[in-house]
Amino acid sequence: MAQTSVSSNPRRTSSRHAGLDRDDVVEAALLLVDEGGPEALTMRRLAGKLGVATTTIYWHVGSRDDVVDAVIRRHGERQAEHAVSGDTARQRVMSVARHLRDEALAHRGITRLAELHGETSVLNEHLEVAMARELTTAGVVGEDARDALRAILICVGGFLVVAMRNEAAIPPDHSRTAVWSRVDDPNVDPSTRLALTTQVDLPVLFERTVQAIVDTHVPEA
Amino acid sequence: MAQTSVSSNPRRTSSRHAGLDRDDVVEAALLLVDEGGPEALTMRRLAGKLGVATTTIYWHVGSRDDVVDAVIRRHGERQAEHAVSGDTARQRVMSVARHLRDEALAHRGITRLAELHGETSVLNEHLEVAMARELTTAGVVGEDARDALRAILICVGGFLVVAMRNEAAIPPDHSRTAVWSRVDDPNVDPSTRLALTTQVDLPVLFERTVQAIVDTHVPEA
DNA sequence: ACCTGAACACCGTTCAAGT
DNA sequence: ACCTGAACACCGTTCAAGT
Repeated sequence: MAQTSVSSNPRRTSSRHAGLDRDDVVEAALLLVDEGGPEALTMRRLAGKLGVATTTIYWHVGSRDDVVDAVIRRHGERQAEHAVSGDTARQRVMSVARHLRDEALAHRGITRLAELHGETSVLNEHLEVAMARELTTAGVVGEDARDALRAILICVGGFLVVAMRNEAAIPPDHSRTAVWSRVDDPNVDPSTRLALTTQVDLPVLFERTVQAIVDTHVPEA
Repeated sequence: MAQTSVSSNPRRTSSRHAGLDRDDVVEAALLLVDEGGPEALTMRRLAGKLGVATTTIYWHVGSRDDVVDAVIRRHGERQAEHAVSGDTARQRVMSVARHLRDEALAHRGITRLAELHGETSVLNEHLEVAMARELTTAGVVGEDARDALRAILICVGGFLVVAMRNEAAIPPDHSRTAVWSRVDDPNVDPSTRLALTTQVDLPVLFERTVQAIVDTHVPEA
């Protein structure tokens, strides 16, 4: 609600010139997505928040796609400011994996925006480079490094998808990974039913599963 | 383009009654999504395809969300008609995993539609039950079965996400999993660069990675 | 160079009205 | 019971026009 401050341009005259910057637009868009998700980023709402006509956005940044792209790149750069921790190579790779997950969950709106636009790899560019670096340092190179990187990132991505699904739909206290109508089917025996309906501890399963994949690719310290 | 045949209702009189069925609407919507993706499913286009006023859809099925839900459930039932193959438990679980992936890729539009609506688990309900059954039969029960099921499904989901990304954006012959601007960064050493830019063989990595997770949960035959 | 308003082609949805 | 047309509140985008 509070009007985004337009700080970059010095004299903020009254009349026709709003003194808007490309940066101001991107920053306002970033806030919009962070607060209200991808669907909150409309050209009209963005303009309204900046106190400007809708068409002005087109002059400064371009189409909605361009705005989205700029938002993703800017947030991707901020994500990069992160020190990798851990003593062994396996620990350091795991720390990047966790950071990737935590950042994605802390900024769900932008994560979903990137996925909708097919720009997830753009968003996570710097973190993927960081992980690749750790692999190289650990002596995993060439095709091995490529396969290790992809396998780990794919697995983390899978966890992200279900983590986003959970906290999006259902209130957090009775969030479960799966509840189906099928559960009432008499053809499903009690043991199978249990496997399907019991709540899973995602952070724990994340550690187990990602660690297993890391271990198959990265030699012990 | 070709008008969907309205077969279910016997007398297909001219005047006001189009003789439309709820099933006809869902079937037409399914086709629309299969051919043109989620964004092709608009109420106006759907009505146009059925030769009927837009508002008629609301009478038969309800809102767009209801149409989407019906489409996902119907396709989910069709997916279920599949015999699980393989002699050992591990092989049979892998066969369900592969089937899940192949079906999702064969019907990308519906896969994306389900994901957009948070109904992926509804779409794959029957296949998840099938996998749970195989686990139970193999003697994996209780919390072990629940963890095994989730870990495997999450990993398959991760592969699905990147497989969908690839063939959606870039022409298939030079599709690669990752090409970044960052690659030109002088801070990235040649070995790391190679890991980041080389194309990965997804089907092969799928086998390796999913098999590794299956093996950690399902005992050898 | 920077910004505006009107206009266009789309959406989903509601609702009174017709047969 | 089944179907329609007009209308509303939204979209993204273009474009001639203003300062």
